[in-house]
Amino acid sequence: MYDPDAAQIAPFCASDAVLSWYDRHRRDLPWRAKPLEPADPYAVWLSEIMLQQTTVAAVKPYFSAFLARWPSVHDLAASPIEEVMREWAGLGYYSRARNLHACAKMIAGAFEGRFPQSEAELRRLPGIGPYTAAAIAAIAFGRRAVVVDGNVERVVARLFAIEAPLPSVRPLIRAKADVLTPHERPGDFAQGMMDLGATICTPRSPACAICPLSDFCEGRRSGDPARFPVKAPKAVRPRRRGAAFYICREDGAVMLRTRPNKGLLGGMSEVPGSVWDADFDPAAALGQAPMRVPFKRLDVTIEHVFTHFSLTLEVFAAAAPLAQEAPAGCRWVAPADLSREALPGVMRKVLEAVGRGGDLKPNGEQARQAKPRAPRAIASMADAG
DNA sequence: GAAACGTGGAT
DNA sequence: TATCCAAGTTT
Repeated sequence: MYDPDAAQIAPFCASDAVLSWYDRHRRDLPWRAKPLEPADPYAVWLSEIMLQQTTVAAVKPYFSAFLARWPSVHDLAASPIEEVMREWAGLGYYSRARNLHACAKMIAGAFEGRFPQSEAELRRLPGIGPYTAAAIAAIAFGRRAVVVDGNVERVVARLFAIEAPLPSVRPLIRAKADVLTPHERPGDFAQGMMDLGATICTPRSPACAICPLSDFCEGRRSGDPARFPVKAPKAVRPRRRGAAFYICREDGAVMLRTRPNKGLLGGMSEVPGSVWDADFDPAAALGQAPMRVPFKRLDVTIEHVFTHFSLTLEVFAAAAPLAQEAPAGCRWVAPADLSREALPGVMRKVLEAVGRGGDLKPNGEQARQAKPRAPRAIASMADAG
């Protein structure tokens, strides 16, 4: 009787082991071409941008939504940037969305709808760095490219038991990955390495017993593969504080504004707020409110963690008459339009806390079940003035 | 090279 | 609650 596993020829080298493992255990992902089918460069590019520092689970619903709404790079290029930002809302790292749109316009325009195939050309496009250029060249176009992401770093660091710490050891890891990368099927090899890192050679407790590279692995031989890659100590995350001003008009409209395109949450919508800093004084917060109306300080605080600081937000609420005009830079948003705003996660928390969560579309179209929410903060307001 | 740049899930 | 982590890029 034919046994495909028994018939498997012992891999000649580590890259063969990765490829044969990939053929049997590849993950079935929405953006991934089926075996023997050609890759769609648009889907590869879109998924690679979304996957930058972002988990597969988080990307899936966004990828589906983008592909359904903009089936081709031409469709995406023709869309207003505001709609792209809105669809991206909740996924994080918003400069990716702006660069995505800028890149789509370049491809649809100067490149006549076709992505360049070489790493060097891809690298010149907005939002495409060394990793993404290599990934697209290899996965979408079958070019030999050295694809090094966090998964590959971990697999290689363990394979060679590299003692020097990240990030300074990156050039060495890349050199090792270069030697491993085959001239045949470089795209499958790259995806195999990433799948290996995501499912077998995981950060905490690697499953060496079922790893196709275990015979080659110095890290396993060392007895403690999980200690690789060694990392330099990271800086402590400071805390900043600030105020958010929830102003609701008689008809239910909410006052919002749009953040500057550059910097934190660039181009996204927000409830007006104070500056966020380490020595924020709630007692003096109203001096930074967008208009002089009687605010009440709510009995809630919003906690949110960004990459480089934690944020604690005090919420102040006020009602405004129907005739109240929005101050410069601000606008009234009707309840029915709230779900179409490009609201980042932290602002969704604010609106959730004041009882306007029901007006929002869930992030990424996920059917998120209503978490047991604290009783409406708006009902338990403490006098601020 | 260092710092800025989001978010949610796992531990 | 605190820390780590996830298919990195830009300045």
